[in-house]
Amino acid sequence: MNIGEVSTRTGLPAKTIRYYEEIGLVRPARGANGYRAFDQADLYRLAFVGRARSLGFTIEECRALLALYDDRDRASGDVKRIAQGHLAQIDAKIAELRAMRATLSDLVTACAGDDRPDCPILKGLSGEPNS
Amino acid sequence: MNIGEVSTRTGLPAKTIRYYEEIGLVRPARGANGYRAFDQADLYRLAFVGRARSLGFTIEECRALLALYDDRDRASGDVKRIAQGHLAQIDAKIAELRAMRATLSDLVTACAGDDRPDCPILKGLSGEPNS
DNA sequence: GATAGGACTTCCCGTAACTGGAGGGTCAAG
DNA sequence: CTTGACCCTCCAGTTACGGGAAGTCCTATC
Repeated sequence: MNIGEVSTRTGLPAKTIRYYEEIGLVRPARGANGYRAFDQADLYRLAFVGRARSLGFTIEECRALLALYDDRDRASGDVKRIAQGHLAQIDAKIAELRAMRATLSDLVTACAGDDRPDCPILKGLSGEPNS
Repeated sequence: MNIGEVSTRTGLPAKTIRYYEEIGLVRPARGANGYRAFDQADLYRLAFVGRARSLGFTIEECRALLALYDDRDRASGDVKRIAQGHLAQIDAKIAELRAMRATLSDLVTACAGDDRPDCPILKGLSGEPNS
């Protein structure tokens, strides 16, 4: 399979697939013409990485997950630990965004948003005590 | 004021302040010794940027907000538009994270996390249809 | 067989917003 | 005069790719 077909089948851009090879996530064979020759296992690995990435796992986490995926005898606890760690990070990120959202939303609500120059948003950002 | 004092007063690392100068967010004067000499206005600008960044505004959004901050006659509507746009992006990001969280949480819940090798998380990522 | 077009290759630069570190000048105290 | 804290500039690295150039290869058509 050439890279183009792998790209359409996995939904990953060819550029990304080449990058994943460069950093060692896949090791496709090479044809006599220098083209990458992907087999079924490569396809699975790439799809696996694609799904993990879409769940927000970093590349290094994907690498760890792939290693566990390759190891038929790993304990599921190892996998669960990684996933739970990532879940905690997602929760932390959501909490952070919600806090930002709350503050910003207050400022936006307080701002008339008309032609007058007075603006509570800028005042809030400038550190002026709000009345 | 030297950069160290500005750093403690704004809470921004000195490195970050130099970076903000490099990209033109502040233009502190220079002393005869080559040291940056910040005045009160520089301090306010940096604190302003610090707060805007902590609300998740990008540097370019901060630049736009600063320009509006400098323009005593701008309409508050201009500011509000930027803030609302950013608010929408925060909401989108939160929604994305929640979707990721939901999927990942299902996988984590399904995984026993013990010493056995069977792992629904890896199965889910590999694209296997879940039973 | 010539040619046109896709598809493939490598290589290098750019992104956002910094952070770390090297190597070196400056200032105040003792 | 030396020590240590502070300041300076410049370079490299971070994450996870994307854009684009320059060149090779494959396939179809004339």
